[in-house]
Amino acid sequence: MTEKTAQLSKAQAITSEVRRRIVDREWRQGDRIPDEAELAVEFGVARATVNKALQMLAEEGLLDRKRRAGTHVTVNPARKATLTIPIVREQIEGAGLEYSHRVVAQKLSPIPADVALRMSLPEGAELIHLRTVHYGDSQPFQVEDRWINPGAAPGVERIDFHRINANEWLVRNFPWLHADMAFSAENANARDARLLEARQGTALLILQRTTFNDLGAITTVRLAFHPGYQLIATP
Amino acid sequence: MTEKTAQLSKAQAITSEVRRRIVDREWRQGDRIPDEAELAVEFGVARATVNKALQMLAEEGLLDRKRRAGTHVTVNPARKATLTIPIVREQIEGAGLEYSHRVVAQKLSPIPADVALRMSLPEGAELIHLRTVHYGDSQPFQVEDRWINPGAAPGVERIDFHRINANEWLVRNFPWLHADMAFSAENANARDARLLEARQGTALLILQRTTFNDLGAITTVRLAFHPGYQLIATP
DNA sequence: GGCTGCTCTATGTCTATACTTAATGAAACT
DNA sequence: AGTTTCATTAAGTATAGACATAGAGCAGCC
Repeated sequence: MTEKTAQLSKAQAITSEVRRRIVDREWRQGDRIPDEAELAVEFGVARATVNKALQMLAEEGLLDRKRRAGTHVTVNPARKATLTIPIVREQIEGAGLEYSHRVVAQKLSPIPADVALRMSLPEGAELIHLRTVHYGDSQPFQVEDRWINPGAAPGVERIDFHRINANEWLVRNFPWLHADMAFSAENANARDARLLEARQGTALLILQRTTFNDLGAITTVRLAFHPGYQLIATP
Repeated sequence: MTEKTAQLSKAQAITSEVRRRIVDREWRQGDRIPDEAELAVEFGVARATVNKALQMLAEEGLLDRKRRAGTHVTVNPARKATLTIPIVREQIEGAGLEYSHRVVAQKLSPIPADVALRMSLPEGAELIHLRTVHYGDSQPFQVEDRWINPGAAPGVERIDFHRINANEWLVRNFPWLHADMAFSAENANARDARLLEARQGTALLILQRTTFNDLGAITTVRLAFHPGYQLIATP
């Protein structure tokens, strides 16, 4: 009968202990906590180890650290949440469903003003416009409306996205340096409703994302999730 | 005329250089990259510094690292996005608007089944139920529907939330250990519509969050944002 | 073939030490 | 009082060295 010890590193152990002291209010919001050297002595580790632990908590938003001023418990912790934006296919298959997708449209078109703005490209530039529906067990899961810039993703003109999912092809071939991302809610328009097999006007969760590499904007995409979809974020 | 050098640490400099090599496809998806020792020699730094840099990129999702197997460029990078959930007041004031809030209801009530489930509490337990509207320059910004568990947040019974915003009071007095968070879209119901001064049925971005400390669930809240609200995430 | 156990390697983690740097608070100077 | 200067302090970063450990791949066994 072996103990199922969680096997924490020393740094992680210190993080949890400090977190516990904050949650149990031994160290109150605004308090200055002992400095790294003192904690190193208390926990019997090197200062570098304490430093690593406290930096993790600072990133988490629980601690405020400043040179010379010391480390304080954040007064109004604006905690951070991480969301992993998975590949649609993996997301669907991960839920135990069978993935399929259908390309509704793929053609070269002049971009409208809002897309030009998001991608920092001249209005009227010709980009590849794609409209795709992603299915899980033949239920519509997500509608994708995407513009791809061949200037930043050379070779894209020759790809047939009926065979390869655009998201995956791009992600595998053109890693990005920077991205803009925004979530919002929209009432399903006629096209969304038709493609998602939902009633027009239904509230849909929308993710709008634009990615850039050193050649400029690669792609911008509007993802409309099926009604009722919940996006889970982990703290 | 001093150079406005970005003042990167060595570890950060290595991160950007490695990121550049990936984006410029000198190192392709799936490739194995040189090991820490080799990179340490190449960049003229200690192995610990390379380790720190590569760990950052691994957290970002660009690299896959395994003992003995080495470091590979991720094939399907499921990149992560961070969202900072700010205090409403700070968010509104940060936009240059004047913050105010109105408590629509504050009373002890038995919790309905869905709330009991989310908070892992017995159905029918009596919690504090709060309904609040937050305004920016007297435009409704967000509607808050919150349940607070006095069992995990002792003292809450005696607080008058007309004077202090519940979110801030909780955040300042009861830091949490764990949280569940989900985003979704809902059509405004009659109450949402009235409180947000919007049309019934309008799509609203909803954030549902439950926080826990070592005594159990502290609070669960459903935040409905005003129509058109965009939540920005940073990669 | 298929399984077992060993070996060796690349990453994971920690330590002790050192130097750098922001910024505080006080002293010195208008 | 208001301002500038400056020493001091705590965090930030880097280093060389060490040991731990997962796990890929091989060898040998049935």
